[in-house]
Amino acid sequence: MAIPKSSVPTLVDVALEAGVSLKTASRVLNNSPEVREEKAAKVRAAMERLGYRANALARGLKAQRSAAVGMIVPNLSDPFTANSVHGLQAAARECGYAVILASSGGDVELERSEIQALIGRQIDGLVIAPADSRHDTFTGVIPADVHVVALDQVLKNAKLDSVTVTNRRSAREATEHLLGHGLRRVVAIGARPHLYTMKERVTGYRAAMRAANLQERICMVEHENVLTPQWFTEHIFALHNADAILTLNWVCTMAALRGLRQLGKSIAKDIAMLSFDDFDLADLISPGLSVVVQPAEEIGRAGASLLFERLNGRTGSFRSVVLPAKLVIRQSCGC
Amino acid sequence: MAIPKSSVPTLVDVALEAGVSLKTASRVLNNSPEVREEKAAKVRAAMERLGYRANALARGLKAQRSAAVGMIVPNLSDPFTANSVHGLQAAARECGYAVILASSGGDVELERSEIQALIGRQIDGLVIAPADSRHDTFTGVIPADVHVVALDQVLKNAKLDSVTVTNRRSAREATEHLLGHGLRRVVAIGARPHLYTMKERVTGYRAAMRAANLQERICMVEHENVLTPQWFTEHIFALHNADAILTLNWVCTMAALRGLRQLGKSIAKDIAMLSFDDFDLADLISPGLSVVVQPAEEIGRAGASLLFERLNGRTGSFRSVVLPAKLVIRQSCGC
DNA sequence: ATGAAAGCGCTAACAA
DNA sequence: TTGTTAGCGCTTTCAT
Repeated sequence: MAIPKSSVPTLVDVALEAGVSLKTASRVLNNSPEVREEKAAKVRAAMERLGYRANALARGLKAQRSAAVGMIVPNLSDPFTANSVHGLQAAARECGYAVILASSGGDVELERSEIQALIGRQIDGLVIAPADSRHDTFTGVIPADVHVVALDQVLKNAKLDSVTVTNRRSAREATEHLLGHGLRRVVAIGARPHLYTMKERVTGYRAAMRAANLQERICMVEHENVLTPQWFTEHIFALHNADAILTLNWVCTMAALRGLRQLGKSIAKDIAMLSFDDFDLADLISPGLSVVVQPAEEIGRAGASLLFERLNGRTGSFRSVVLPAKLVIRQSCGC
Repeated sequence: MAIPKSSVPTLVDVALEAGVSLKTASRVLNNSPEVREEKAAKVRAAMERLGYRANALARGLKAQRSAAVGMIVPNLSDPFTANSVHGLQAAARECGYAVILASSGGDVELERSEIQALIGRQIDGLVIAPADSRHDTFTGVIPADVHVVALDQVLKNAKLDSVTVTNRRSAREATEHLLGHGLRRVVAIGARPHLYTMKERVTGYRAAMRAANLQERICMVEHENVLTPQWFTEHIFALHNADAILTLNWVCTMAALRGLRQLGKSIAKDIAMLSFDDFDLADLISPGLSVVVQPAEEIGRAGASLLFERLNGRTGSFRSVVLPAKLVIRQSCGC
């Protein structure tokens, strides 16, 4: 905790110390090959002696590149999100990029202002899990040389890369699995209907129910916080008399587990359950929860890859990476 | 996704457009009072028209202040950590700061290099949950004007503020609660013995055991990944024949739940259990898990407060904020 | 292979 | 109140 600011060495100091010109020092700093190894060694020694650290601000200002990427997520508390961030951060570090993290809380306005702030920080790229697929918060805001990767969202005819999972197919498979147990009144429970992932999952559920000639039973709420025990009583039991539920994200799953517990309903016995998003204890509760597992960390890493490929010059059409989500069957579905 | 880079407007463009000098435009940008409202309005209009965004890099370079803080955590996957990050990020945003997030993975070397990278980015402050309390990764690295706040760690005679919880007292209370049930062979299970929080919690456990004239039974492993079911068989059952366990962090708790389950041991019936760190399903597993709850988000916010107070000029002695952890009793302890 | 000098976009002395 | 000027630390033409 020492080091007076006044003494923080600059590249000029390094050059002086090494007895070379500023430009030569700069070349060494950037591993430029066009410098004699002899001088390069002197410069490196000087850097070492002075404890030199390049000033990323100055470098970024001049080079028009900050070596930082922004990431905007709706909700860090969700373990799925946290793991995605983790994956992205790890990949970014390996490539020498820093990650500036922002959280939108699912609020489109906040998301918009976070984007503005990140642009002001001259980020080289942005990875975003959008708060609302109805609103395009990018267009007209993001400079042409800042690449954007969307997580959990494919924007039709938008000019960006994206990473998603097999939402539709997995939802269909999950539903079909429940139907395979002879269950007929399967209710899909989701929240934030404007989210791309939600729409896709609902579509998958629909397809399965239609194919089986069964009535679609979709309970979609604006926000997860309305999923109280009473809500379950009214909608799941009174209205639909469900024999199975499919919860479409982690927060809904938590709400359902809590709701069913409080109503004294026993999972698998009274009602079957299958959920999107695995979590640490899913296999330890009784009965073990059958889930659709999304490869959270890989999603973050894939987002980073798409971004860095662009930053390294990839051009051409925008890519949609679709990662497989996996059905992990435990006991809650009736197995 | 339009906006060719060439056309990204600078403050000079704004000044030209508004028909004022660069400095006047700068004054308006910084809400300097010493500018006639008439001109200020013109400048603001020009900014609006041009879609001007201040370049934070240039600003930071000149002002020697980046309006960004760094945060280094060991493990984002831990919900406790994720929530702390969330709290810090929210507080930072409210103060106009960005958060650059880095993850050390518990590796001291990585932590050190992340610190270096963040310093190079001219962060104004650093919040860090250290990977290892034995190693001082700051001294001699951090410029005097970069303030540091430690989370989950109090470094004796170090020159930094810190935020912790009542680790020792809560561990003692938790142990005493178990003893109050008549349990006698209480084993404390922890990992990463070099972490401050671990030492404190062990100390609290010790105090309770000693006060009750009972043998201390401490199982401290280097890393949580050795906590396999066999490990539990050997240490918890064969060696200690435990009638209760106190797990000292979230990862240990997960390992214990998994281990006991695989060994067919029933919590509360075969062995009582009490744990540090609450999580979303702690009240839904059977039996409900009794835990010591740390106020994760508040810890992040408190860290931000300490930091921003310093950045706003607070001087003087370093503060240690100690937040209360709360014992939440459910059934796993035998209640 | 190396260096002198200009300037990235902004802020801050210092004048006016 | 306003503008002129220098320069933050770095990269980069363009000479040499």
